[in-house]
Amino acid sequence: MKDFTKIEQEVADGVCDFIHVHEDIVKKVEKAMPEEQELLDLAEFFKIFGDSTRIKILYVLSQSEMCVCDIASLLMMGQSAISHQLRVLKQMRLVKFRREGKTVFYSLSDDHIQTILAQGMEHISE
Amino acid sequence: MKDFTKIEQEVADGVCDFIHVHEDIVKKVEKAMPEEQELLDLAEFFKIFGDSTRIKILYVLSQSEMCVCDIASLLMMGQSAISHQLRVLKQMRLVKFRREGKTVFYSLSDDHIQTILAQGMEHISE
DNA sequence: TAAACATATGAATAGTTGTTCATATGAAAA
DNA sequence: TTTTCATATGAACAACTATTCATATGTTTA
Repeated sequence: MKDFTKIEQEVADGVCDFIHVHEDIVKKVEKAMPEEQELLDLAEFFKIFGDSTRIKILYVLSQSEMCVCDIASLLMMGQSAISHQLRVLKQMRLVKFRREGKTVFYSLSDDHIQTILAQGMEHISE
Repeated sequence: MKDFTKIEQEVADGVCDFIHVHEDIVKKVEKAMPEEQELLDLAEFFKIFGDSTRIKILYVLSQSEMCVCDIASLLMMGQSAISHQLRVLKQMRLVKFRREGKTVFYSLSDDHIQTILAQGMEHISE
Protein backbone atom coordinates (compact mmCIF):
# COMPACT_ATOMS: atom_id res chain seq x y z
CA MET A 1 0.00 0.00 0.00
CA LYS A 2 1.44 3.29 -1.08
CA ASP A 3 1.89 6.04 1.45
CA PHE A 4 0.58 9.43 0.31
CA THR A 5 1.51 12.86 1.56
CA LYS A 6 -1.44 15.26 1.99
CA ILE A 7 -0.82 16.88 -1.35
CA GLU A 8 -0.34 13.62 -3.19
CA GLN A 9 -3.64 12.50 -1.72
CA GLU A 10 -5.43 15.59 -2.99
CA VAL A 11 -4.01 15.06 -6.43
CA ALA A 12 -5.00 11.41 -6.29
CA ASP A 13 -8.54 12.55 -5.37
CA GLY A 14 -8.62 14.69 -8.50
CA VAL A 15 -8.64 17.89 -6.48
CA CYS A 16 -6.18 20.54 -7.52
CA ASP A 17 -3.05 21.06 -5.55
CA PHE A 18 -4.09 24.37 -3.99
CA ILE A 19 -0.52 25.41 -3.33
CA HIS A 20 -0.13 26.06 -7.02
CA VAL A 21 -3.38 27.96 -7.41
CA HIS A 22 -3.13 31.69 -8.08
CA GLU A 23 -4.49 32.82 -4.73
CA ASP A 24 -4.92 36.48 -5.54
CA ILE A 25 -7.10 35.79 -8.55
CA VAL A 26 -9.11 33.09 -6.84
CA LYS A 27 -9.82 35.19 -3.74
CA LYS A 28 -10.87 38.19 -5.79
CA VAL A 29 -13.24 36.19 -7.98
CA GLU A 30 -14.55 34.26 -5.00
CA LYS A 31 -15.92 37.51 -3.57
CA ALA A 32 -17.62 38.39 -6.84
CA MET A 33 -19.38 35.02 -7.12
CA PRO A 34 -23.19 35.16 -7.17
CA GLU A 35 -25.28 32.79 -5.12
CA GLU A 36 -24.88 29.18 -6.20
CA GLN A 37 -28.62 29.05 -6.78
CA GLU A 38 -28.55 31.97 -9.17
CA LEU A 39 -26.10 30.19 -11.43
CA LEU A 40 -28.08 26.95 -11.22
CA ASP A 41 -31.22 28.81 -12.24
CA LEU A 42 -29.36 30.40 -15.10
CA ALA A 43 -28.26 27.00 -16.39
CA GLU A 44 -31.82 25.70 -16.07
CA PHE A 45 -33.06 28.65 -18.04
CA PHE A 46 -30.67 28.12 -20.94
CA LYS A 47 -31.30 24.38 -20.86
CA ILE A 48 -34.84 25.03 -22.11
CA PHE A 49 -33.49 26.55 -25.31
CA GLY A 50 -30.94 23.77 -25.62
CA ASP A 51 -33.26 21.25 -27.23
CA SER A 52 -34.10 21.33 -30.92
CA THR A 53 -37.74 20.36 -30.48
CA ARG A 54 -38.31 23.10 -27.93
CA ILE A 55 -36.47 25.66 -30.06
CA LYS A 56 -38.65 24.75 -33.00
CA ILE A 57 -41.80 25.02 -30.93
CA LEU A 58 -40.75 28.43 -29.65
CA TYR A 59 -39.91 29.50 -33.15
CA VAL A 60 -43.24 28.54 -34.70
CA LEU A 61 -45.10 30.10 -31.78
CA SER A 62 -43.18 33.30 -32.40
CA GLN A 63 -44.95 33.40 -35.77
CA SER A 64 -48.46 32.67 -34.60
CA GLU A 65 -50.48 31.14 -31.81
CA MET A 66 -51.16 27.53 -32.58
CA CYS A 67 -52.77 24.35 -31.30
CA VAL A 68 -50.81 21.23 -30.37
CA CYS A 69 -51.81 19.50 -33.55
CA ASP A 70 -50.65 22.39 -35.74
CA ILE A 71 -47.23 22.26 -34.11
CA ALA A 72 -47.01 18.51 -34.46
CA SER A 73 -47.78 18.63 -38.17
CA LEU A 74 -45.37 21.53 -38.75
CA LEU A 75 -42.54 19.71 -37.01
CA MET A 76 -43.64 16.31 -38.33
CA MET A 77 -43.58 14.81 -34.88
CA GLY A 78 -45.99 12.92 -32.69
CA GLN A 79 -48.66 14.76 -30.72
CA SER A 80 -47.44 13.26 -27.48
CA ALA A 81 -43.86 14.44 -27.89
CA ILE A 82 -45.07 17.98 -28.55
CA SER A 83 -47.44 17.88 -25.64
CA HIS A 84 -44.69 16.75 -23.26
CA GLN A 85 -42.43 19.57 -24.37
CA LEU A 86 -45.22 22.11 -24.14
CA ARG A 87 -45.63 21.07 -20.55
CA VAL A 88 -41.98 21.90 -19.88
CA LEU A 89 -42.34 25.25 -21.62
CA LYS A 90 -45.53 25.92 -19.68
CA GLN A 91 -43.90 25.09 -16.34
CA MET A 92 -41.05 27.45 -17.10
CA ARG A 93 -43.56 30.11 -18.15
CA LEU A 94 -42.20 30.44 -21.65
CA VAL A 95 -45.58 29.76 -23.21
CA LYS A 96 -49.14 30.52 -22.23
CA PHE A 97 -52.35 29.01 -23.54
CA ARG A 98 -56.05 29.58 -23.95
CA ARG A 99 -58.76 27.02 -24.44
CA GLU A 100 -61.32 27.23 -27.22
CA GLY A 101 -63.66 24.30 -27.11
CA LYS A 102 -61.66 21.11 -27.47
CA THR A 103 -58.68 22.97 -28.83
CA VAL A 104 -55.89 24.55 -26.78
CA PHE A 105 -54.02 27.41 -28.38
CA TYR A 106 -50.46 28.07 -27.27
CA SER A 107 -48.43 31.24 -27.66
CA LEU A 108 -45.25 32.77 -26.30
CA SER A 109 -45.80 34.20 -22.84
CA ASP A 110 -43.95 37.43 -23.59
CA ASP A 111 -41.72 38.91 -26.29
CA HIS A 112 -38.66 38.62 -24.10
CA ILE A 113 -38.48 35.05 -25.39
CA GLN A 114 -38.50 36.26 -28.95
CA THR A 115 -35.66 38.63 -28.13
CA ILE A 116 -33.54 35.82 -26.76
CA LEU A 117 -34.21 33.66 -29.81
CA ALA A 118 -33.23 36.54 -32.08
CA GLN A 119 -30.14 37.28 -30.01
CA GLY A 120 -29.05 33.66 -30.30
CA MET A 121 -29.68 33.53 -34.04
CA GLU A 122 -27.68 36.69 -34.48
CA HIS A 123 -24.83 35.15 -32.55
CA ILE A 124 -24.57 31.90 -34.49
CA SER A 125 -24.62 33.67 -37.85
CA GLU A 126 -21.35 35.50 -37.23
CA MET B 1 -56.84 -8.05 -35.85
CA LYS B 2 -58.46 -4.66 -35.92
CA ASP B 3 -58.97 -2.95 -39.25
CA PHE B 4 -57.84 0.71 -39.27
CA THR B 5 -58.97 3.47 -41.57
CA LYS B 6 -56.20 5.79 -42.79
CA ILE B 7 -56.94 8.40 -40.17
CA GLU B 8 -57.21 5.89 -37.34
CA GLN B 9 -53.83 4.57 -38.42
CA GLU B 10 -52.28 8.03 -38.28
CA VAL B 11 -53.67 8.57 -34.84
CA ALA B 12 -52.41 5.17 -33.77
CA ASP B 13 -48.97 6.17 -35.07
CA GLY B 14 -49.07 9.24 -32.86
CA VAL B 15 -49.23 11.54 -35.87
CA CYS B 16 -51.84 14.24 -35.77
CA ASP B 17 -54.98 13.87 -37.77
CA PHE B 18 -54.15 16.51 -40.36
CA ILE B 19 -57.76 17.06 -41.30
CA HIS B 20 -58.21 18.95 -38.07
CA VAL B 21 -55.08 21.04 -38.41
CA HIS B 22 -55.55 24.75 -39.04
CA GLU B 23 -54.24 24.72 -42.59
CA ASP B 24 -54.03 28.47 -43.09
CA ILE B 25 -51.83 28.98 -40.05
CA VAL B 26 -49.65 25.98 -40.77
CA LYS B 27 -49.03 26.92 -44.40
CA LYS B 28 -48.18 30.50 -43.52
CA VAL B 29 -45.71 29.52 -40.80
CA GLU B 30 -44.25 26.77 -42.97
CA LYS B 31 -43.07 29.40 -45.42
CA ALA B 32 -41.45 31.46 -42.68
CA MET B 33 -39.49 28.49 -41.29
CA PRO B 34 -35.71 28.88 -41.33
CA GLU B 35 -33.45 26.08 -42.49
CA GLU B 36 -33.66 23.04 -40.25
CA GLN B 37 -29.92 23.31 -39.70
CA GLU B 38 -30.18 26.85 -38.43
CA LEU B 39 -32.53 25.80 -35.66
CA LEU B 40 -30.37 22.79 -34.81
CA ASP B 41 -27.34 25.07 -34.51
CA LEU B 42 -29.30 27.42 -32.32
CA ALA B 43 -30.22 24.60 -29.94
CA GLU B 44 -26.59 23.44 -29.86
CA PHE B 45 -25.53 26.95 -29.00
CA PHE B 46 -27.91 27.31 -26.06
CA LYS B 47 -27.08 23.79 -24.87
CA ILE B 48 -23.60 25.01 -23.97
CA PHE B 49 -25.07 27.44 -21.46
CA GLY B 50 -27.46 24.80 -20.18
CA ASP B 51 -25.03 23.10 -17.84
CA SER B 52 -24.23 24.45 -14.40
CA THR B 53 -20.54 23.61 -14.53
CA ARG B 54 -20.09 25.35 -17.85
CA ILE B 55 -22.11 28.37 -16.71
CA LYS B 56 -19.92 28.65 -13.63
CA ILE B 57 -16.76 28.38 -15.70
CA LEU B 58 -17.99 31.07 -18.06
CA TYR B 59 -18.94 33.23 -15.13
CA VAL B 60 -15.57 33.04 -13.38
CA LEU B 61 -13.77 33.61 -16.65
CA SER B 62 -15.88 36.73 -17.16
CA GLN B 63 -14.16 38.06 -14.03
CA SER B 64 -10.59 37.19 -14.91
CA GLU B 65 -8.47 34.93 -17.02
CA MET B 66 -7.57 31.83 -15.07
CA CYS B 67 -5.76 28.51 -15.19
CA VAL B 68 -7.53 25.15 -15.00
CA CYS B 69 -6.47 24.68 -11.42
CA ASP B 70 -7.83 28.06 -10.33
CA ILE B 71 -11.22 27.19 -11.82
CA ALA B 72 -11.23 23.77 -10.20
CA SER B 73 -10.52 25.20 -6.77
CA LEU B 74 -13.10 27.97 -7.19
CA LEU B 75 -15.80 25.50 -8.20
CA MET B 76 -14.54 22.84 -5.80
CA MET B 77 -14.45 20.27 -8.53
CA GLY B 78 -11.90 17.88 -9.95
CA GLN B 79 -9.29 19.08 -12.44
CA SER B 80 -10.38 16.49 -14.97
CA ALA B 81 -14.02 17.54 -14.96
CA ILE B 82 -13.04 21.17 -15.57
CA SER B 83 -10.62 20.20 -18.30
CA HIS B 84 -13.28 18.18 -20.12
CA GLN B 85 -15.73 21.07 -20.04
CA LEU B 86 -13.08 23.54 -21.14
CA ARG B 87 -12.56 21.34 -24.14
CA VAL B 88 -16.24 21.70 -25.04
CA LEU B 89 -16.10 25.45 -24.54
CA LYS B 90 -12.93 25.61 -26.62
CA GLN B 91 -14.47 23.59 -29.47
CA MET B 92 -17.47 25.91 -29.52
CA ARG B 93 -15.12 28.90 -29.46
CA LEU B 94 -16.54 30.34 -26.28
CA VAL B 95 -13.16 30.42 -24.59
CA LYS B 96 -9.63 31.00 -25.80
CA PHE B 97 -6.36 30.22 -24.07
CA ARG B 98 -2.71 31.09 -23.90
CA ARG B 99 0.16 29.02 -22.59
CA GLU B 100 2.65 30.34 -20.06
CA GLY B 101 5.16 27.66 -19.21
CA LYS B 102 3.34 24.70 -17.75
CA THR B 103 0.25 26.73 -17.08
CA VAL B 104 -2.61 27.33 -19.53
CA PHE B 105 -4.67 30.47 -18.99
CA TYR B 106 -8.24 30.48 -20.23
CA SER B 107 -10.45 33.47 -20.95
CA LEU B 108 -13.70 34.27 -22.74
CA SER B 109 -13.18 34.46 -26.47
CA ASP B 110 -15.22 37.66 -26.85
CA ASP B 111 -17.56 39.85 -24.81
CA HIS B 112 -20.56 38.65 -26.73
CA ILE B 113 -20.55 35.72 -24.31
CA GLN B 114 -20.65 38.08 -21.37
CA THR B 115 -23.61 39.86 -22.92
CA ILE B 116 -25.55 36.64 -23.22
CA LEU B 117 -24.80 35.69 -19.63
CA ALA B 118 -25.96 39.10 -18.46
CA GLN B 119 -29.07 38.90 -20.63
CA GLY B 120 -29.94 35.55 -19.12
CA MET B 121 -29.36 36.76 -15.57
CA GLU B 122 -31.52 39.76 -16.22
CA HIS B 123 -34.27 37.51 -17.46
CA ILE B 124 -34.37 35.10 -14.52
CA SER B 125 -34.46 37.90 -11.98
CA GLU B 126 -37.81 39.22 -13.16
C1' DT C 1 18.36 13.29 -19.14
C1' DA C 2 15.28 12.45 -15.34
C1' DA C 3 11.84 14.13 -12.29
C1' DA C 4 8.09 17.16 -11.31
C1' DC C 5 4.07 19.06 -12.69
C1' DA C 6 -0.09 21.35 -15.20
C1' DT C 7 -3.19 19.94 -18.30
C1' DA C 8 -5.48 16.66 -21.53
C1' DT C 9 -7.89 12.60 -22.70
C1' DG C 10 -9.93 7.66 -23.30
C1' DA C 11 -12.92 4.47 -21.07
C1' DA C 12 -16.40 3.39 -17.85
C1' DT C 13 -20.26 4.65 -15.22
C1' DA C 14 -24.20 6.95 -13.40
C1' DG C 15 -27.62 10.19 -13.99
C1' DT C 16 -30.53 12.73 -16.98
C1' DT C 17 -33.70 13.56 -20.69
C1' DG C 18 -36.61 13.00 -25.03
C1' DT C 19 -39.66 10.03 -27.43
C1' DT C 20 -43.00 6.40 -27.83
C1' DC C 21 -46.83 3.69 -26.41
C1' DA C 22 -50.90 3.15 -24.09
C1' DT C 23 -54.30 5.29 -21.80
C1' DA C 24 -56.64 9.08 -19.18
C1' DT C 25 -59.03 13.50 -19.07
C1' DG C 26 -62.26 16.73 -20.12
C1' DA C 27 -65.00 19.39 -23.55
C1' DA C 28 -68.37 19.33 -27.38
C1' DA C 29 -71.53 17.11 -30.41
C1' DA C 30 -74.85 13.57 -31.33
C1' DT D 1 -75.75 10.66 -21.62
C1' DT D 2 -72.88 8.48 -24.83
C1' DT D 3 -69.55 9.16 -28.32
C1' DT D 4 -66.00 11.73 -30.45
C1' DC D 5 -62.04 14.14 -30.32
C1' DA D 6 -57.98 17.31 -28.81
C1' DT D 7 -54.86 17.22 -25.45
C1' DA D 8 -52.41 15.39 -21.32
C1' DT D 9 -49.80 12.11 -18.86
C1' DG D 10 -47.45 7.85 -16.62
C1' DA D 11 -44.24 4.27 -17.61
C1' DA D 12 -40.58 2.26 -20.24
C1' DC D 13 -36.83 2.63 -23.16
C1' DA D 14 -33.02 4.55 -25.68
C1' DA D 15 -29.80 8.04 -26.34
C1' DC D 16 -26.96 11.35 -24.47
C1' DT D 17 -23.86 13.64 -21.23
C1' DA D 18 -21.11 14.82 -17.08
C1' DT D 19 -17.97 13.06 -13.85
C1' DT D 20 -14.41 9.96 -12.22
C1' DC D 21 -10.41 7.14 -12.67
C1' DA D 22 -6.28 6.07 -14.69
C1' DT D 23 -2.98 7.50 -17.59
C1' DA D 24 -0.83 10.25 -21.40
C1' DT D 25 1.27 14.53 -23.08
C1' DG D 26 4.30 18.12 -23.17
C1' DT D 27 6.78 21.75 -20.60
C1' DT D 28 10.04 23.11 -17.07
C1' DT D 29 13.41 22.50 -13.54
C1' DA D 30 17.02 19.85 -11.21
